[in-house]
Amino acid sequence: MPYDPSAFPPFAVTVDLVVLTVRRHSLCALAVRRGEPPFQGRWALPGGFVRADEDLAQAAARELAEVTGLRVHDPFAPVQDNGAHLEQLATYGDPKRDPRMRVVSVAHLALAPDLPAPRAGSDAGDARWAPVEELLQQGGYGRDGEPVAPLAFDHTQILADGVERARSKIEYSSLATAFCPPEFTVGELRRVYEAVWSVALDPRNFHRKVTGTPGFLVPTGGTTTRQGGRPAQLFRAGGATLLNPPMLRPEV
Amino acid sequence: MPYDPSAFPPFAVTVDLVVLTVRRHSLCALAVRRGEPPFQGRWALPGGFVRADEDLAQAAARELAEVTGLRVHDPFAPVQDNGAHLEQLATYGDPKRDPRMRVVSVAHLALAPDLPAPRAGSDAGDARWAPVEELLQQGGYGRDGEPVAPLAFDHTQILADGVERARSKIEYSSLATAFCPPEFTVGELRRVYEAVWSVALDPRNFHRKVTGTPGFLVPTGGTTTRQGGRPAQLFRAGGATLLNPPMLRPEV
DNA sequence: GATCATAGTCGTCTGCCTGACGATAAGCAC
DNA sequence: GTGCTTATCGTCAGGCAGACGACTATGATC
Repeated sequence: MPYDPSAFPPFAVTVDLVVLTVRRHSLCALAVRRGEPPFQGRWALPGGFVRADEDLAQAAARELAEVTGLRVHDPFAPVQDNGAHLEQLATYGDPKRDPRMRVVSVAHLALAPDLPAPRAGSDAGDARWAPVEELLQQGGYGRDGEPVAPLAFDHTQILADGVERARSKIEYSSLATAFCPPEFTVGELRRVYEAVWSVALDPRNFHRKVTGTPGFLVPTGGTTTRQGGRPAQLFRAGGATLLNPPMLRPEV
Repeated sequence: MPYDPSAFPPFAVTVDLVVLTVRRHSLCALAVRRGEPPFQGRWALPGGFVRADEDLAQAAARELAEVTGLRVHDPFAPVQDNGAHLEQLATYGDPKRDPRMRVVSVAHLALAPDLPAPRAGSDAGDARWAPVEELLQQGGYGRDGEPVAPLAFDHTQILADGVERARSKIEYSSLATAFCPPEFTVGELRRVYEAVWSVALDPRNFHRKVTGTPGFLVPTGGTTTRQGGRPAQLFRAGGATLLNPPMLRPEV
């Protein structure tokens, strides 16, 4: 097949972001309100077009910075700089997913520590952190009794896939530390797991597991009483990225 | 940002396929020889443009059928029809990955039982199964002493990612059965694991593990002596897709 | 037909890890 | 000090995996 520009249809390529964090003991995702059609006024995941000279990861990092102000961790520098973890999630290309034209969206998953407040993006009228259960229940009623409209486009599916990725990935990787500030206690890390998995974990077994896994946690020497009760040791994330054996997610 | 067709650059979108199978005790991938520039004469992964009215998964299934004649398993019908397993792998969009124009490729991973011979695709001059180590070692020398040229484009990276996905996924899923014919023995399944992981497994512990995992294997009642030695029971894949606890991959 | 090689299948034992849970430590509020 | 909270250490039993012995049932070879 010789090179013939008319031989293939043109596509628009976007990146959409599933940005997750843990706030008030529940897993939350960043949603922006759409300012223009289609789906005007509905909530959606942040995202935008990939520019002509941009890599996909660059585009995702740029979008993330625009909406949250977060920078992305250098994956080869496991030092905590309050940046976020960013990875490609999946690509969505149903011909009808955008009524305007043929759009292929490369979704990315970002995990961030709890942030003060979402920064309203330049082109997004409004932005907020919302519990993922609230965003995923389509056509139901939110905690305040208001009817909940499903997310725009196929973003409910994208969000569900991102949440599932995060839930499974903290089992066998040290990624849960991406939800924590640079220094954190074992209890704080445990509450991350509990929020992401929506389960209760035994504090004693959890402590034994995470402190016994080489390279997972590095004590910084400090202690804190942020949570009340007996002061807890502070840790940073160690260099290990894969947990072997993994954390076990209790069944239901 | 109002809808403005000039606001985004046009992309070409392709699907590329990492098609894996196990032949002669080694993990092999399907490679096609490129008939035209760029990279004319070099080996590459099979792939092609996504059509205007096609979903990404449809495009991948069509490409797979064109090159191998394989149909794809209905994921909700775990019956063995000698079809292949197909899943999205990742998307590659470096601005310079194709010298002709901006191409975003949505790579897919296909796992297939051993096939008689690759069917030379309509637009691919030649096709072959090659051991993945041979395809992944760039610029070295193959088993026949011939110099080995690296795969075209970024296909070496895509293949490496696909192989890694397959290697990790057979740990915690029943996907290894996708490499087997509809009916197979425990020994044949073990040889799949050994080929994919490049390790030797204890036949007795392996047998205990796979037959003891509920829903993994279903005995068909028949036996076979395909491999010589004592006749072995035949099994089909059971309904279970997730293995809990997982198969453990020996280190190194 | 006896013997051997090959592959399959069943058991045993030991060590490690996990879940359940008791006990103690060290802060804060009153 | 009392009570409450959270952190941390220990103990114990059950389950599972690795190492490996033993036996079974074929085909190949003598």
